[in-house]
Amino acid sequence: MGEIQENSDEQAGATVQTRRRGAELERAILDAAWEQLTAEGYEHFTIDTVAARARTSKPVLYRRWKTREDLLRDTVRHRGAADTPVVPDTGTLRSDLLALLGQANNARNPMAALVSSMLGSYYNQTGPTPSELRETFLSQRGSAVRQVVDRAVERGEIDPARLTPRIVDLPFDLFRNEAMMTLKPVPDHVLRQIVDDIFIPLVTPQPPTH
Amino acid sequence: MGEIQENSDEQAGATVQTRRRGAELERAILDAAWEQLTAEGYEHFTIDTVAARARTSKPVLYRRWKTREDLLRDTVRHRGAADTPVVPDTGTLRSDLLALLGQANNARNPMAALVSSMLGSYYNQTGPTPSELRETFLSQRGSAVRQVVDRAVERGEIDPARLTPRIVDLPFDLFRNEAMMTLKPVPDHVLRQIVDDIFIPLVTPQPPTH
DNA sequence: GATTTAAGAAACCAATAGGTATCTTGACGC
DNA sequence: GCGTCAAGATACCTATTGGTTTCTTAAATC
Repeated sequence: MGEIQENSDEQAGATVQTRRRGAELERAILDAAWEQLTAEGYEHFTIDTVAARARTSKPVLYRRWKTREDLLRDTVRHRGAADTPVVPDTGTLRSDLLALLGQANNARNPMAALVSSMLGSYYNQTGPTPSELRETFLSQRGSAVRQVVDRAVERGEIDPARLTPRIVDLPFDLFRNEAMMTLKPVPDHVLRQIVDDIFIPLVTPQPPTH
Repeated sequence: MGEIQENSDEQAGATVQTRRRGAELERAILDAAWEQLTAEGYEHFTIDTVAARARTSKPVLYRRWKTREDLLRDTVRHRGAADTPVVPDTGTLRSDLLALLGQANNARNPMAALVSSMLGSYYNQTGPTPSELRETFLSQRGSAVRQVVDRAVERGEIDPARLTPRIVDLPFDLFRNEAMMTLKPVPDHVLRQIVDDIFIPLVTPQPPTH
């Protein structure tokens, strides 16, 4: 009882929705949890709402995660793992960076969800630490920039002497700040400003003015 | 009944706590509300906790603000108004900027509180809009940088041709990003990196290498 | 097909939230 | 000193939440 669709009937139009189990169910729950987080934020990231969105019930969640904070941790981890960025290789630093920034620029702001969670767990004593959440999410993005930048060094586009870690992080730091402050997709012209007016001038061997 | 201290007695050690009224009370509430926001975040910014922190009771708040969102709006406004930064004038761009960044670097992260509220009102339909909260808070900080930068232009420290609005915002954008991502006071050496390795090279007339 | 295991529905509990109503009492104007 | 008004305590209502329990039933295993 309670299944979504009639199941005994082999009627054509009926979705044969079966009861999910094990790993499949778990994946579905974590996907739903991430959806919930991006849609309504940490504040409404409750066991009830996640269960509803995953079309299952609370005990199913509690059998897997002791607390809501545990679920949060796994949700971010799950998404971080799924979200490996494609490292572009277009031949120029500029378009590589623009491609990378463009990828991060989805309609439903994943940064908002991440920072929302970080702040939540920052103010609450319990739960995952903010940096823990951060790491899972930002690590692979950082390494993507690193690869793009390394190739630019090989091509001679970049003066390696200027590449401090902070400068390597600059494009995504600025992107993230913009995404957080406006809570909207970052317009293309802003991405170009970040790359053309700030990052490239800082790292190119030949200074722009002379 | 219910007053904090005995009041009829003119005993020396006893705090003569009187009942606050009108504007005085309102200020006290808004201060307490801001404290609550920075201490425990948007999630725990509730009428009950604010009332408790202000040592008053819920009806007193509801007589002034119809909803919790109204109170939030006024709280941020109140603090934004109170928080006019001192514009330093040390004679060099570098130390002006470091002074300005240092000011923003309080122990209890006001950016966390602000972004926490922004995200809250972003995900909730109701309440003040994120940009509304942002404006009240960030406007005067921006103008402080502007003043410092203008003076540097007059002194010839800066090539005005390079001063796009985005570059003027760069120091505080990077500061804000750092504060948000680490949720700790930004260490001095990071402030110096922002100023010395990123901002100054971008705006000085004579390029660093060559 | 019988057994085991887990999914899911539903009801429940205690705590906390937003918001309101009632009543007492302190502060201020006169 | 007295009347008025607002501060503040308290209790209350309803909704939501974290978390648990119980029971039914579907799915995998043998």
